[in-house]
Amino acid sequence: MTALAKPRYQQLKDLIIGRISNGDLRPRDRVPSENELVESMNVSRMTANRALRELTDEGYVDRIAGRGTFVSDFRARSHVLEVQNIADEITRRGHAHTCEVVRQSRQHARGEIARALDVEQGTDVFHLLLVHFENSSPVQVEDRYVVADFAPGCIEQDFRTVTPSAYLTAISPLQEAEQVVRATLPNAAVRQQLQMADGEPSLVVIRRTWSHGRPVTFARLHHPGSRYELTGHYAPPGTPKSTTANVVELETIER
Amino acid sequence: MTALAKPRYQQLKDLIIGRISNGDLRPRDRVPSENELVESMNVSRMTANRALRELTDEGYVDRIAGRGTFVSDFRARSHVLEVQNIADEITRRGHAHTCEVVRQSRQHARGEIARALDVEQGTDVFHLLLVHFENSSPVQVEDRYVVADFAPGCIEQDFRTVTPSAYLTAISPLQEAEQVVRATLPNAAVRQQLQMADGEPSLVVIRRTWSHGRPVTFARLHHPGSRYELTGHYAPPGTPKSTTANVVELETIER
DNA sequence: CCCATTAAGTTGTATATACAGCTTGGGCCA
DNA sequence: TGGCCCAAGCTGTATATACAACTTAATGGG
Repeated sequence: MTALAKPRYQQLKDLIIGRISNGDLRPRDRVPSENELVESMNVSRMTANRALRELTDEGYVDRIAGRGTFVSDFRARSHVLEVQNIADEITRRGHAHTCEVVRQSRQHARGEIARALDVEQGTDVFHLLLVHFENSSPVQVEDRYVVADFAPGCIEQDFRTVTPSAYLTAISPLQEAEQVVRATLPNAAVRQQLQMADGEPSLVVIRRTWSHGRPVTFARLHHPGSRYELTGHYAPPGTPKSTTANVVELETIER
Repeated sequence: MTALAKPRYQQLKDLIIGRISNGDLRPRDRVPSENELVESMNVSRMTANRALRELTDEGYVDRIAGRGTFVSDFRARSHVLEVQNIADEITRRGHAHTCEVVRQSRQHARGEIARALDVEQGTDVFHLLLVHFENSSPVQVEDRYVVADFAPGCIEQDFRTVTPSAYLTAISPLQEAEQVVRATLPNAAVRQQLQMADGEPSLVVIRRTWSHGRPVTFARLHHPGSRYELTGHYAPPGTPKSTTANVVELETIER
């Protein structure tokens, strides 16, 4: 049972992705040029070119002819992140985003939370309960649990200025996400926090996010059904990036 | 103002995508091999290889070492389609799918419908109103409009056996989609068709789909909030296809 | 008739080479 | 000083070549 050798261009890709993941290479940092890889890695330039070109297609790096290759901003790199940050979506449409922290505590994971995060019952997690406002109108209740090991500084972070998703992606790239969307009738607490009418449905997004192969956060995002919707745009791969987002863009849009 | 020439590998890709789009090459058909492209198109084999390899990454074709290159099945080719067909999702989880045709008529597009399909007021469209059942329980009301030019046979198709999305994708690949998800209280007609309790919210998916750059269909899909949810899984690009769906998989899941 | 071998065709990868176009910075000249 | 030009380095593309691995069909021997 010999370990089957990966192709060399894949080894190069893995190497560079590894340096990005472990923080050795940070967003906007310069990645070794093709000729540097030729010398240091003992490959031909075409092989180095293929590795860097595929990393470009996959959103890990950006290349500028004449300048070099640079690690992408996290924002541009992963559609997983596109899907996350309500603060950016609000400011993008020119509105003011504010956030109220209702709860920020350390707990022991039990039941559903422990299962969702794939940790032992009783493992330390942080519990965040935030209300996001768009122009002083509440638009999202964020009920989030974070594995304590992953983000030890979570308990002292001021989430009024930096959203949890921005904070978490700064710690380590979020690499995989699972999302469930439901239409429900909210309980009294959520209804009051979102200033919803009696009987008004809410759109709930339940999201688990992985980093380095392990779930690190689990969130329930409640939105008022009368004021919010989720929009997505799907373009086939190969569509020029300038025209559309690479893969999928999901955002909450006022209507 | 000289037209700037595209790279040759891109010309090859466009050529093959064109032959797939116009029906010259159909799913499972054999695509010219690299060496055939070398001879007929006067390019080097590496250039042909790049074109076919990128078409593989983009899901247009599948390649098998030793056999050749073949046009992908529509199902595997586009995540846009992954997102469409409720019948497949139901049968995939081992349940029985049936469909009741409430309305199947030709109309003149007015107001919202004409705007959504980007056609003149009064243009001919087909209107379909279907109820989809999972094991005799109604799970989706499909209220769909189709541009008549695009699918002239729409009026006589039996949609109890072939869903509209399957029928439409067989006519021409659906290349782009826009989707909006809302939580609403359904009107009486929908509530009755989905056998929903009073005050129960519904999850509504509103979807427009493009083919060859033009909107061809517009659908409102109503689901009972108590019985249905939308799930999505997001994996970073570059993840092996065997592990996860290429890009995004959205499906309705019973709970 | 059956099976093994072989040959041809295909994809997958890797290398060496070449030229075009872009960006930056340094040096030169007026 | 100010502006221009050029060289160096980078990416983007294209070609020719080579070898490995896989698939299929033909071939031939038992």
